Amino acid sequence: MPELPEVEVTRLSFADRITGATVQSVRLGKPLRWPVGCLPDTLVGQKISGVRRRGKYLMVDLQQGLLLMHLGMSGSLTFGEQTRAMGKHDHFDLETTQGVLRLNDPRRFGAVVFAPNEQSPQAQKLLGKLGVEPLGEEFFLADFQRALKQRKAPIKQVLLAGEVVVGVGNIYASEALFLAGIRPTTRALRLSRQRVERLREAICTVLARAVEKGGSTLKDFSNAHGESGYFQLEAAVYARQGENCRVCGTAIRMIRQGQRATFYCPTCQKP
DNA sequence: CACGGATCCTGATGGC
DNA sequence: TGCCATCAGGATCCGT
Repeated sequence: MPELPEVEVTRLSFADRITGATVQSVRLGKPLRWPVGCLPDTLVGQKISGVRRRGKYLMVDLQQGLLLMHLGMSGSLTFGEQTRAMGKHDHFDLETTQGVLRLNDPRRFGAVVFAPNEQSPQAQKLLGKLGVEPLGEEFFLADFQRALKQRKAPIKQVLLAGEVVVGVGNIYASEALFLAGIRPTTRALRLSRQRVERLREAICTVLARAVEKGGSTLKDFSNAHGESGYFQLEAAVYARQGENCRVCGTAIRMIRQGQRATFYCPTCQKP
């Protein structure tokens, strides 16, 4: 469920506080999606120089290498003075001189992977095929349109795949397509330049707004349990099947695309 | 290469 | 402490 906005909000919540810290120990719970790929000793003693994000991956930069962290669908990170023992769903602790970074992930679709550097096979296996950052400086219309022209699949599934543009998960894919007035089933290559531009704008708008909302609830981040932001967003179509479109009143529809639920307004969104 | 289906896991939910 | 089936979702893997 963490899509790009929640990952970014998570990053902002601890990046400054962990930067400059030295790793003191590593604790592991149950296996995650992949093995960490290094011995704890590799990490101990290393200084953390910063935390970046690429798509839905967090990158914890170390003196020698980096940790790639993914929250999967049910993961959350906390950072603080951790005194509690690891719980049932805590699967990774990075104890540092400035606090403990802890990954909690009931469904264990998440991952923590060590890579010696960003260009290494370990890192490129995860980052190599990722599309452009939608909130970055380089989400250009021309590139976006060129990429979509090569995709015959329905636009919703192209967005979800993350190879053209990263960070748009199941919820925001439906929301962005609603905002752009595009039917999710429309094949990517059939979108006109104007509609691609509307979609580009919609993706930026929806994601940026979600980061802001997440940020506004971030103040309670440490008190609450890490569920930030977007649950409070008022969805236009997501999970609203049968309810009235907020714009035109038509009943919102739910369909299934590639085993994923998709929601749209049959009136506002044109094929 | 691009596409689509299967797959990993477990908490929540609903039917009986 | 009711039991069971179904669902949700990100991203990879694999067959076509």
